[in-house]
Amino acid sequence: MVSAPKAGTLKNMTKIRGARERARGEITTAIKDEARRQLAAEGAAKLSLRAVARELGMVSSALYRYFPGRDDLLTALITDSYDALGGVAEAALEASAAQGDSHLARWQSVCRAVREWALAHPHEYALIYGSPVPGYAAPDSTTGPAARAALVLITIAADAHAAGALRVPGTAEAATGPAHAGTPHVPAAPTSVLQDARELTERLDVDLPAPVMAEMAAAWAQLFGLLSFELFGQFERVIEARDDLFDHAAVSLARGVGLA
Amino acid sequence: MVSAPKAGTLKNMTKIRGARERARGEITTAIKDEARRQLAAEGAAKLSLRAVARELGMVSSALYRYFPGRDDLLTALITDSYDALGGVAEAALEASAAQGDSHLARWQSVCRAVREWALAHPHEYALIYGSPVPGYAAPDSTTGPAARAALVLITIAADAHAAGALRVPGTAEAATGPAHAGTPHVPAAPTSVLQDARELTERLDVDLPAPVMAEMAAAWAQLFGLLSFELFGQFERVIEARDDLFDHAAVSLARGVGLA
DNA sequence: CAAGAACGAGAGCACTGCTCTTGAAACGGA
DNA sequence: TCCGTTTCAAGAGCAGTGCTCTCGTTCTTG
Repeated sequence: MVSAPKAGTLKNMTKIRGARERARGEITTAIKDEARRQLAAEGAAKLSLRAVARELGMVSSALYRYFPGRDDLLTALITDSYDALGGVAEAALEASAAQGDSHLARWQSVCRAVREWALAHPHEYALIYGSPVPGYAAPDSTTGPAARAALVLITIAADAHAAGALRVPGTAEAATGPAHAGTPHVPAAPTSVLQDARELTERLDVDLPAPVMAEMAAAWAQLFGLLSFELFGQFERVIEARDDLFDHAAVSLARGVGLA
Repeated sequence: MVSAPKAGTLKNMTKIRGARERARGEITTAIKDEARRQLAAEGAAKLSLRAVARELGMVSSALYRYFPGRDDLLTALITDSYDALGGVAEAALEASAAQGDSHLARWQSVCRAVREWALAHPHEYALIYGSPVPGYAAPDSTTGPAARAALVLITIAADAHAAGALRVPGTAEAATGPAHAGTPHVPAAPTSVLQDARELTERLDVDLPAPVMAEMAAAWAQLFGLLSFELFGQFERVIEARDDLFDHAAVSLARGVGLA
């Protein structure tokens, strides 16, 4: 009835003559952008399909042509966030490596980049590393992007290992440096964990001793413990020098995986 | 007509008004119990005031006599959860100490107790250590219970320090053990963090060197990084031997704060 | 060019948190 | 014992939500 003059309501970003598929893609990203905006403004719990549609000048039911439901919209945002974080981490490593930084310095700049992204996008961080939504189970499509950022740190360790600059936990140091004192001896993880670590190195196709990979998994989780405490307010009125604490902990973790 | 009768009632209100007050208390805990049930069943996001009221055989509006709103109910659940976790940690320490365990063994059994509570009450864990609800800001009333569990680990470190069994980060070990090799030298945190740590020891009135307290803050956060990764599914299809990884990481963290 | 898929609009369902009003209890001073 | 005050459960109602269904229209494709 009245729909003819309404063609331009979508900010006429989609011209009538444009291919349907392209319009679909543009509208899809427009929806995600608006959803991300609301996410940053109010948090995931207050993300409303109707509000997104309203802001986009369309009716709520029309949104279901693009996303089967609210949870699917969230899933899309989650994978996007994983990808954004992974991209940031990769860029940081690339920049640091191009600068000729040491492996430890690369580790630290990747950690810093991750933290900066998290501080800049707290709600997206909460989306991927906070409590999962009600009955939501992350589909397998998210595991790939989720591993991207972790893979960056793993790559640093693998590079260090290839360069012979990695101390492997569980081995009494004897070869390279001065063995008199001060070089910490890190005990290796139990064999069950080492088994998981071995499978992980195979799956990721990376050349890294299992004890290192095991420490890496723990370090990765611990890193996000620090971030979550900071972002979720657990350090409020407790730790003020959060940048310094994070940096300090980051090099401690690097030492834990045998780096430097 | 102003406040004449109020003077008397305010004085001994808990004694005189017995039945009403007690009924109120019972209904309040009944509401919280039912809310906790729904929390465990469906998650915080699906916690519905109306459903709680329905299950309790009352009308939704009646619930507002006991809690000003949904968020206040959540707040009550949060403080309860903090208290439960704190109680579990304290009980674990007490049992371990009574058993004559070493400081490191006490640390480990407290860590295990925390993890077991978290695994048994994942939704309550998510409530206190997951992403915060929309615009919700934890009131100051939660900081006390929140610190309880952390204080248990701090106490262990303080006891070890009093017994002279604590290695302080930043100091080159020389006194007790064989100094030839293997005793790790942990660098101290930057001074800004040490300053925060010093204030923290004063506020908590505990005798602990600032470097240790700084490592303690980091270790506390990192511990929950491991827990969150496990509970929020980040270790799914990555690490299967999660018990062993946690135990291994727990003693690593203990070493980080100078314990054993 | 016409069949059919994709689409936007709208009405509607069941549900939510929350407010306001009403009438009935319980309470405590007289 | 009586009566005003306070507390409470109930109900109606408002605005908002996710989601489904139907209805014409529009674009695409055989």
